Amino acid sequence: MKLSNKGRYGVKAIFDIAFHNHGKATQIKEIAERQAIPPRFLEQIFQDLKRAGLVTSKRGPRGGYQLAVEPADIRLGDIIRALEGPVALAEATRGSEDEGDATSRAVTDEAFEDLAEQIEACFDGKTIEDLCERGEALGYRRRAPGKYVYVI
Amino acid sequence: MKLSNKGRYGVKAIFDIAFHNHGKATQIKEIAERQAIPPRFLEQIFQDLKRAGLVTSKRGPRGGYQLAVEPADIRLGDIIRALEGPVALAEATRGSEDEGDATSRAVTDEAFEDLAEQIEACFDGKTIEDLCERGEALGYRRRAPGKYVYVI
DNA sequence: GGCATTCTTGACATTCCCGGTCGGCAATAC
DNA sequence: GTATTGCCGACCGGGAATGTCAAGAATGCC
Repeated sequence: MKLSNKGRYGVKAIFDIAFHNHGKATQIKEIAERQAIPPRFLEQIFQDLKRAGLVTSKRGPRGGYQLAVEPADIRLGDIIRALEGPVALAEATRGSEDEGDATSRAVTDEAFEDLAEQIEACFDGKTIEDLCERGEALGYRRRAPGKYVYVI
Repeated sequence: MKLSNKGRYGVKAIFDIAFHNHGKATQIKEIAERQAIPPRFLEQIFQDLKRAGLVTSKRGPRGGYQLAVEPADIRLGDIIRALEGPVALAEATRGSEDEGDATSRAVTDEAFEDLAEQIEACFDGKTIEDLCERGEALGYRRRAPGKYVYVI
């Protein structure tokens, strides 16, 4: 019962954008450095996040990623599901229903499905905004957006 | 975010004993057949369950396993933890604390630890007895203990 | 236009562990 | 003593997890 690095990294990355750079395009390199994530790997993660509609991208100089959804509307479950698929505790759909007795298949599978829903609910109970608030409460300083507005 | 077969099998096996044979020694072969679990694999699972103190064993002819704890006191979490270790969402203890910014390590790790506790609580919210009751409610018939008392 | 920058895409390498098997030994009942 | 059953440790194949890489396409800037 473990969470993969991919999921962890994904949450960190989204949080990073929301906390430090919400509204601006943020580059892989920058996030990777702040969050200590292998850049090439992060690259791949962002493709999934984009496919899931959580971020948008812009190419070229001064490009990067930005949130496509408000932090308050991004639940951790959304990120995890985008990167790892749904929480699956019960049996994968098996073709042959004729093995074993029906009793425990029915009972245990039902129990596991119930649990899976509960667990999804746990993940959906926290949003990125919650994390940002927690970060501020802990006294961490956001890197102010607009700090790098280059005046020419 | 998946549950391994080992965990699933473990729950099924314990449930099987509780439901069909509570109080009697039950053999691997018998359980494996009823639950459609590879016998040699189940063998290995029971070693872990025994080490965790959930079952006791008896060797020799008419030997087998029986519950060491009342079904009402076996939480699914106990079984899962015995077979897969604790639920771990946060980072494994890393030596180098100097990478990345402290913000998101603090915030995300805290969040994940919180979630891990919630999830453990989900698993601990169901007991084997709950499953047995559910099984009876569904109308399944227990194989009556004592049915196989061999009169000589 | 030309160039540097940054994301895009798909393939590739590597390591780990899940899921399962096996052989042989130890206890026990009969 | 012999058949049965659990006990222990080793072993192994395959697939997923975790990254890496190369080449290409869009974009901004001078």
